[in-house]
Amino acid sequence: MRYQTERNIVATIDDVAKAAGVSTSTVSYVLSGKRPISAPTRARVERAIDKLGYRPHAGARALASARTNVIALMAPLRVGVNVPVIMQFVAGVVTRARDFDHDVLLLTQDDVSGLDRVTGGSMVDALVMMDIEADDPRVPLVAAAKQPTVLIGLPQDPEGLSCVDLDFEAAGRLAVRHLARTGHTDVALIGSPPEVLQRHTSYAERLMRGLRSQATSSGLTARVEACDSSPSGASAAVDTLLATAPDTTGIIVHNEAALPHVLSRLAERGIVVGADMSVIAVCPTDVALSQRIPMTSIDLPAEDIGKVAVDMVMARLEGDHPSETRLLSPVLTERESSAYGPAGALD
Amino acid sequence: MRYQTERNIVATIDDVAKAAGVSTSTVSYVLSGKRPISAPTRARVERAIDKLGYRPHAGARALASARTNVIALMAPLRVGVNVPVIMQFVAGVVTRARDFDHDVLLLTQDDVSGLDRVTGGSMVDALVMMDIEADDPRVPLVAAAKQPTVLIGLPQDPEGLSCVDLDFEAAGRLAVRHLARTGHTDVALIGSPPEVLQRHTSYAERLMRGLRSQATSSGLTARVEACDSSPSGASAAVDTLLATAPDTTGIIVHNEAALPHVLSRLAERGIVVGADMSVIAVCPTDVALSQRIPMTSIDLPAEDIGKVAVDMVMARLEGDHPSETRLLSPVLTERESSAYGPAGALD
DNA sequence: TATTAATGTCGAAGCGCTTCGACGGACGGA
DNA sequence: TCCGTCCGTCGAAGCGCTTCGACATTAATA
Repeated sequence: MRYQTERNIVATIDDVAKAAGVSTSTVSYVLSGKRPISAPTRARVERAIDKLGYRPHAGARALASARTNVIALMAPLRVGVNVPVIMQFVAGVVTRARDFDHDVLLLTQDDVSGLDRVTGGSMVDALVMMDIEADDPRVPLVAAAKQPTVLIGLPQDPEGLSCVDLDFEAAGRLAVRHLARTGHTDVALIGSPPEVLQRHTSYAERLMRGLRSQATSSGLTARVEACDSSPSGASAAVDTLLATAPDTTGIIVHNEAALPHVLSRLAERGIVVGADMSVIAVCPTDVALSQRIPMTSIDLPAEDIGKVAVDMVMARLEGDHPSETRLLSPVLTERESSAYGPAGALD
Repeated sequence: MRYQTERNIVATIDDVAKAAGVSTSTVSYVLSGKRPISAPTRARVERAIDKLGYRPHAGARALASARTNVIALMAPLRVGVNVPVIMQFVAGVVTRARDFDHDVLLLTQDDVSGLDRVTGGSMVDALVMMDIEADDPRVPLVAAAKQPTVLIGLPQDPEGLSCVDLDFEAAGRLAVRHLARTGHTDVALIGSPPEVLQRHTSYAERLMRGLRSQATSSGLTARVEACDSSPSGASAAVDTLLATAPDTTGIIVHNEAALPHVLSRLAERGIVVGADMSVIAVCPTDVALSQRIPMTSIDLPAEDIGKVAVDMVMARLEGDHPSETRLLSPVLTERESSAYGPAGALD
């Protein structure tokens, strides 16, 4: 038996007002702080609130204030390549949203009609959308909505929406530059699965662009190999690479799921990563650390990106901040999977 | 430029009523179907609705009807052991919720106050909670709430709440029985990380219980090894096991993250899985299939469990179904990681 | 001391929807 | 032909909250 005056009869703001001997609006102002309330009144109200266990009714509040304190997050939930990465995005978004006193409504990627539903029905104040493709059909939809939206990823045409992502082009350059400086002359990218490339997922293309431009300006040879995320796909990619470009001494892997299999295959072929071959991973730090050896990596700060996305969307919600695109600078951390190449130190 | 009568001025039900030349309530009844409406009237209303692009306001609806059409899902978002599994639960819940015309509000495991918020604030109609521990502090909280809740997992005392989970005890028995039948006499469990065991996560304990009881009745020796999910943790578990019980020919692995590392370590030690050693994994099928060889496994039907959870919670929402506990029967699928043991076929 | 400006509180008008009771008309049975 | 039904529709009363304007007080200014 618990102390509860009446099961399922919940206190309303009027009950609180009555109990505190003030008007309804006063209670509301105590709660919102939008008008000054004297200390004694406030105290009485607050006492009444927790004596009654009062909780404002979210729907009523939304109706009256046109604010729901909920944001929508559209995430790809299909099992696939980058599940841990997705989880980190989600975690970042949810925890940061709480800092702004918002909750998160979860939409799945393929539920396109969900956008209309939550938007038109005023279920949410704002949206965050992950995994944006170059020519994403959802972009025009949310661009037409009244709620501000931020995209995680970079579409061809953002249509005035805010975007945030890792600067993959810079990451590509950074990885190649690092390999060049440490004496490598023949490098390769083992990248996303062919499907991802075909979808023109922009991050994959941006990484390749950066890699190629830096290879050119550093005078390196750079090869690119698509890579299915399965063990056999990874083996195949490694084998093809080593067959067509046997002089390769530096590999950049941008495929979390394939990474362990790539390393296994290299090991099977007697190639010692960190000595014969330098491998740089582009992935979250915890993934880099849970490989057979700690990987030199460019961090994909998924959780941070999620948080920044929320910051941006909240900024738009408050003031009249313009939309913007933020690309986070890549950071490379040396660990045990990379070493000097045939040309030795260059600095 | 788009066709939109007025940016941000959205149509209300009254606008629709006016446009269709009927009363507000008629429109409402067209939408809800709670009273009969003649075909011509219905048609006029529907035409008005999509001419105006009308969407009912979720908050207003919630206020008037005491139904939000949202359920809360509390999931562990910390990066950890079983990320892919969690994602599958989540996906199951979200997709099934949509079948019932509900959306999902995502709460993180550690945000205990979130329970109170969404519950007391009437933000949701029901709750689903994952990753329930034996003595979970959240259970009494949601048990006191007015919304129905289903737990994924089994607490010591469900306090009248519904539960759903894989029948891990049966899974433990099934795995051992299979090994016994295929001629193994010395088997072992490589299980959850020590932290998980210390939290008394019930699934780990239930699996062990089933395993031990079946080992006893089948006359096998069964050893249990906790296992950290890191590569080194997995290696250590394998090494310890092989040192203390060198006759082991059958291993049950119940730790998705450690699984690949366990297999690697066995390979490193020159032990051929599927020949020298039979390994049965307890994990989702797709995890079983993405190892170096296709694993014989007992499926952890995460997505199904999520769906069943939603089915159960919806049932309670509709009628006055009593609370229940559903344990899904384990299914073992033979693949390439298991073979006959020293005693040969027994059937 | 008279006048203005804060300061603190109240009352009432919605926000957009659901739902209950009422009501007019068509219909079948007596 | 009259009455009881059922069908389809309407009007109005909320659901619980926010917010605007008004109204006392009290404090600051001339």
